[in-house]
Amino acid sequence: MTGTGRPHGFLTGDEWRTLEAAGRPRRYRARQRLFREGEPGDHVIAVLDGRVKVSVQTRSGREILLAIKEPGDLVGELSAIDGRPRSATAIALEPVDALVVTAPAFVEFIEGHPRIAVRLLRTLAAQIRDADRRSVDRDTGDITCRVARRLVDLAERLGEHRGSGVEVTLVLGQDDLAAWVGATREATSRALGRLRAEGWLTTARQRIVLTDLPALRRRASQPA
Amino acid sequence: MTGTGRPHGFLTGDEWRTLEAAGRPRRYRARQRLFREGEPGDHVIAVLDGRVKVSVQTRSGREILLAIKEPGDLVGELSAIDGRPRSATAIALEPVDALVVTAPAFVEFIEGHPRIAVRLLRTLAAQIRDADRRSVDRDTGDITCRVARRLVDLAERLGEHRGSGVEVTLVLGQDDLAAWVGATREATSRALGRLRAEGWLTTARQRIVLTDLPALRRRASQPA
DNA sequence: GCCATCGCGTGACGGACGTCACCGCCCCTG
DNA sequence: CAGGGGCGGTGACGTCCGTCACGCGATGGC
Repeated sequence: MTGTGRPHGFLTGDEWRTLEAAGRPRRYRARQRLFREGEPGDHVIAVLDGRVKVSVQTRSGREILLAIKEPGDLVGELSAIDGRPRSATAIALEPVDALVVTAPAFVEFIEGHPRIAVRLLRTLAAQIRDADRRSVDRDTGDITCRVARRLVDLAERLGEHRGSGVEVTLVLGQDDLAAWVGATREATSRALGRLRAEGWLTTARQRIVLTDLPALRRRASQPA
Repeated sequence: MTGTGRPHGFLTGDEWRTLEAAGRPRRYRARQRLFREGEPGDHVIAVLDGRVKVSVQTRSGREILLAIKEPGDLVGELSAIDGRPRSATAIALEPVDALVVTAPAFVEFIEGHPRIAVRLLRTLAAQIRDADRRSVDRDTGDITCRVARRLVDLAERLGEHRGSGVEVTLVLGQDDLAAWVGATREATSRALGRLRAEGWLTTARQRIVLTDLPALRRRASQPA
């Protein structure tokens, strides 16, 4: 889980080196907060290693997961771009190596490298597409369906093939998974229970093994 | 409702003139489709007058409203930026005057005007913030609450003060409003019924008059 | 090694909302 | 002007999920 070098991200090696010159390396402990919703956003964080969850809390205390940032991703770039306060809270899921760049330095970096601006545009475009897809997903199918969908997603992105099945080691607890699909922990647990009863997966602490991916995929796109 | 000149948008007068040179003016009829989800996105549309709704359909036929684009906004810029197919469908709500720019011309326009790229970054950042807020809103409060919230929003953005109340003339039907708050038309209609019963608003065909904005605002942020 | 804590599973219960069905009204069209 | 269709308002019914409550095993800190 430790870094193997420079992440794949949206920058080339050269560009990373330039950014590195402008930033200050920093390490965050697991579960440490990088910043909190409402704070002024005076810096951007480039993730080098480890994952970061970005979420907001509703007034009633429920958490809504907006994104999981991986090595190579930026966190907190919105505030640097538009100068408005942080719209969400970022928390390290694991120990995180990062590069902290002040907002002015970041803006300067962008303006000095037009091609990077275009790259950044693409990154933001992807985020918008992702957010829109989330809106749709949330309204499509019951919770079992949505859980299945998210698991298949996760498996494709970071699942490790393990014998006959695909193992998805969650850095998240089931309550984070719940926040992701827009449900309570209990409902999510029950959904996993149903999928487990079908024999399509097994569950353990922080670990879910998908034993029948095709079946899950089918269930994920079920009308009801 | 006809244009009073160049829209306020995110471009200065000079920049608009430059873009005009690169584009072709076009008029859309009310309810005409500008483009459809899944199509290749080979052009960007700058709205000069009239409003455009951007939405997607779930497999089960429900519609989800992602945005209402107003004069000065761009429609379809994502595809031009990342080259991927349209992620949503755009439909004119009223007669629309627009400027159609081919994707390559648009990209060239951006690359040739670095300050515009930064402006565009801000626009996209705003869209992300908006999408995130939608996610939260959808999970906060019952439907009555969400309807009230959306109405207050609308009133602030485009309501006209009319005597003692604020009149919101919807270009949308109640089913579009429903798609916006993430509910069925029936549920939305009932929610409006409850708010009407409290005496906070009156409803008519394509028109809602808010007679007690403070009360609505209170209801909009109610825990349950 | 022990005990508090955390993460997970599950039951009971109630309510809000989706679904289906029908109706009336107002606009628009021919 | 007469008919039809789009839009809005409601009722009945079922159900999925949120809420509250509890139990259990694994973990990790002391």
